[in-house]
Amino acid sequence: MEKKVTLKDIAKKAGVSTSTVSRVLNSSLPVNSETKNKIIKIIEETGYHPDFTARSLRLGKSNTIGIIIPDISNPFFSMLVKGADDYLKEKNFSTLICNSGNEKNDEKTLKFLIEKKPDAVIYAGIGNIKIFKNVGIPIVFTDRLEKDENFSYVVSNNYQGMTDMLEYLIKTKHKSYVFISGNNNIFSANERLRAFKDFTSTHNVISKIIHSDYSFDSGIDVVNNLSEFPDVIVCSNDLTAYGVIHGLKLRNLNVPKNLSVTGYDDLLFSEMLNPSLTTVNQPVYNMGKAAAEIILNMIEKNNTSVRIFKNELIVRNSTKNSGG
Amino acid sequence: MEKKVTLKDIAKKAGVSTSTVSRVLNSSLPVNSETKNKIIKIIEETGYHPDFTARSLRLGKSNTIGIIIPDISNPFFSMLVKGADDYLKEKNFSTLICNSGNEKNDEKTLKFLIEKKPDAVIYAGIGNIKIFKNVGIPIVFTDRLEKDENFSYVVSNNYQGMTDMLEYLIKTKHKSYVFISGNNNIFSANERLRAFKDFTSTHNVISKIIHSDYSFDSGIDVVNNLSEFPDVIVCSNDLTAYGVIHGLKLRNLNVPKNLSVTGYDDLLFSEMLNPSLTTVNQPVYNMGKAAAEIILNMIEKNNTSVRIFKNELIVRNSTKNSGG
DNA sequence: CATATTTATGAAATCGATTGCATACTTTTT
DNA sequence: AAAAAGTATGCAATCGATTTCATAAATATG
Repeated sequence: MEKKVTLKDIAKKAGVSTSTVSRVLNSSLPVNSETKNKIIKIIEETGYHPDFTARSLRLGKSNTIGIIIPDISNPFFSMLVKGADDYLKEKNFSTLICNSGNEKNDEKTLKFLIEKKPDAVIYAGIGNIKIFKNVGIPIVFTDRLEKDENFSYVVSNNYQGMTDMLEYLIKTKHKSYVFISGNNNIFSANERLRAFKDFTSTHNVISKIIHSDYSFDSGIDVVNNLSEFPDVIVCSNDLTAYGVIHGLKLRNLNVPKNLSVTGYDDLLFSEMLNPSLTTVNQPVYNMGKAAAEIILNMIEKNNTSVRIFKNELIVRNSTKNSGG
Repeated sequence: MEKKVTLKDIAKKAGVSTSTVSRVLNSSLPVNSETKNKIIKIIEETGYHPDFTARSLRLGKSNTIGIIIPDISNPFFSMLVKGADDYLKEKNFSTLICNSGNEKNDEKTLKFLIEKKPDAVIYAGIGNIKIFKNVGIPIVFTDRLEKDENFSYVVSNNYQGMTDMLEYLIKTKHKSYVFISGNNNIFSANERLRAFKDFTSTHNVISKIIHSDYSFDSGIDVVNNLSEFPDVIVCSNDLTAYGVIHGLKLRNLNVPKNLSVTGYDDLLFSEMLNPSLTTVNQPVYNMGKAAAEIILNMIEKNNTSVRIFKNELIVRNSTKNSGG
């Protein structure tokens, strides 16, 4: 274990003060070019790297963005993180990812994160907005929209996406609908449900709403408890749709011959499924990237913003296309 | 934006020195219980949190573990991270996750990470081991095994897992094999290939090896280039198997009626696939957790270790079971 | 050539916490 | 009652970098 090389060591070796070395490192003030080259050479030879904690302490900022997500193993969140992380890395920021587990842990997770003094936080959870009241650094929320103008928001247009899906379904002659809703404290789930309610109130169709929780198993359960089947089961997310398709298979029903099934999210696997899933694509990666862009902007210029992404209907093979 | 509360502020309010407050915070030395309570009360009132960077600077450690993975959106890695992160959080460590993108970036990513002074690093990439020579902090490698005893390793027994799979296939009367291998610089891929080679040299079967890259698309490609089909296509990972099944479907071949397909990894989605995938389960979550355990042990006791997990054959519906 | 300006550099304070050493006050021991 | 041991606390150095202020040397200006 070699000893750590510090600024002081470099200064001594070069026969200058630490100030001068620091100036070379940060190009903060001009330094005689001969001296400069000498210092640069020594830095390279010794493999010196500035100490991050010391620098952070002095500057009062860490060049680190915290990200809080409920579950990193959920493809939606890992893709969101990837989008943010790729962008931040490019801008020389690093990412402190905190996996909270569930919203009950979010306040604790936030405190834990704040102690690490990130310059800002991207929050992808559903915890109460109150816990962010006094954190004193920029916050951007993803996949939810609140009225508080102290924060920024990145969302996608869930209402429009679900509406597009339903318009497609009615155009392809689907007359009866079962809608499986997601957790009712989640913004996106509520928006998708709202789209469905508006749809049924303006179209002459048979419909039924089942409240659920976005999980694979819930899809299976719903199918098991259904006595008669509609033309289409509209799921609030892909995972539930996978469950529904699985459940239907167990009951020997063919998708889409006997009935159609749709999802929402367009996870990587929805294309690989058999039948491949008709769903709505959310640009999750780009949403993560946008969150990162916004947060850097907030740090620099202290201004908040709202960014809304479009959702795109992806027609595949889990829906019957009866003309249209 | 309120001003930051520091140790000094607390000390002044309590009419004591910063040393005393620090002693209360860390229980490092006894403090008069009256004084102690007074300090605790003030700390609570002001919502004071010790400054992480200052503490790290002074103590020379950050209570942070770095994790380098090639791709966070790959379920294998996100599950690994989750396993490690859950455990580390419990032990009051935080996790600095770096998504390198690919192995060419690994050296750069490592440097970037090291600047943040993590106490140790969990590495899940395939970059050259040389880059870890002089980092001066504990390193644990996951999913690979090297001879260097300065590091720790968490692997699963890929050779055994693939052997179990092949033994099952021969028992269920599969006579001809196409083996799709993964990237040849990846430890696990090599082990799985080695198992296949040993198998074919000791069993009287027809076999063919195709070198590939673990991707979904490569599975499709292989099927498209195949002129005659074996009894089973043995894939080195699940993703490729998904591609193979997809490709076979496009050619109107039924799995498992016309031929069997197997995977490796047992991703969450392999169960949901149609047909559900016969594969080998790796305890990824537990491997991540083990990596975290080992790394904390290395930090404390400075001893390295190797941990090998068993892989478990999971028989589902993508293989024909012809007696046995 | 004296003065003003620019350029290059160093000394020392600073960020916020921890800790070795010193010290003052109690309490115990002989 | 003097010496020894124990308890509670403060002072000041320290971690490694950045930056303000001061100053010396070099150059420009009139």
